[in-house]
Amino acid sequence: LEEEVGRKHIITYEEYIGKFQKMIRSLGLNNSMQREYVLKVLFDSEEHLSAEEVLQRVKEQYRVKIGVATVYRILNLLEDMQVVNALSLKGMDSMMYELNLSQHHDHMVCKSCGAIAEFHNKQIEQLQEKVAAKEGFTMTGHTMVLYGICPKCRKEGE
Amino acid sequence: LEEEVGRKHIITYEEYIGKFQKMIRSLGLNNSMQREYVLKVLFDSEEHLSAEEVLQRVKEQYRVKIGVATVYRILNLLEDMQVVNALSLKGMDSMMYELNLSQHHDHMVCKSCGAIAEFHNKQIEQLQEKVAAKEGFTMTGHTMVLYGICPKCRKEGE
DNA sequence: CTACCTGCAAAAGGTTTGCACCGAG
DNA sequence: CTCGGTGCAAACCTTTTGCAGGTAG
Repeated sequence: LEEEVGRKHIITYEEYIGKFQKMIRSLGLNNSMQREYVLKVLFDSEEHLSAEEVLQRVKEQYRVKIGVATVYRILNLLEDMQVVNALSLKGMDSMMYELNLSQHHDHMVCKSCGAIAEFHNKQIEQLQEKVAAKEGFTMTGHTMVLYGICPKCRKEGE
Repeated sequence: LEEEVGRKHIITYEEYIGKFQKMIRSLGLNNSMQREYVLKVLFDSEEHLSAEEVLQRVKEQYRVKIGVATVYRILNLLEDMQVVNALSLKGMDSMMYELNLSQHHDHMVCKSCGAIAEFHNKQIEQLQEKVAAKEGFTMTGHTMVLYGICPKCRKEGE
């Protein structure tokens, strides 16, 4: 049985990091090993990660000296650059981060095992715009998380 | 010009606190002045309040000895009893609380002034159920917050 | 009386900040 | 060489917890 090596993306990490380097340079900032490692860890991860988890993975996988503060500084920077999404989920006491690679999507979380599924529903998004317009708001974004029990946990509960 | 005295509800505070007293007794718990004051402050408030704000209002309006810990304990209890809703909003670093009086609703927040509007859209809720079902989830709840610029702030920005 | 509830202060846990040093370009 | 980036530790803030004393029923 082949070991799972991580999320498969349309783009390779090399291509991705190349784009990132250009992006960060265009902002007058420097690249750094720590920034690349954080990106790599997020790129390879199947799951959404907390800052602490990102820190642990970078330390384990790259044996580099890195502290929590740096991870937070990097994640905040990446969020400002819209390179990562930060989500706050009920029951979790820290932010969870994911790479903003694919199209926009929302999340569905299993209250039992914490599994996170992603979905995108164009109709809902259109209705959100409609609701906002009715209230006179110019909508700039939204957060939507559905909570429930995933198929696996439901079966186990029987 | 008549002074605004607070949110008008279908139910009076007296009726409401009566119901609450029965509810809390049926759980084998006691009522207390602090619990009533927290409820009163939430009942009277037009806005969503943080724990700290609830604390301040109780202290100002009732000159009673009360500490942060108590407010948090009460708010958590009320949340478990589904008497209040707690919401976590982007840009705010603490939970915001509201009385769970009216029908279920979601929120729309102005990124500029922080104003919160409430809305309810049955179509969206139905679509959420549909999405959950498609993924095999049994949905138990959701959070949805729309972010944008409210009419007032948009005008001021022109 | 006897739980339950509260105030206070200390602790916890996540995130940010100050500062001196390090490293990328 | 010159900023920007980082590590470390301390600071911050919200929320929780332990404990002794207070209160509702």
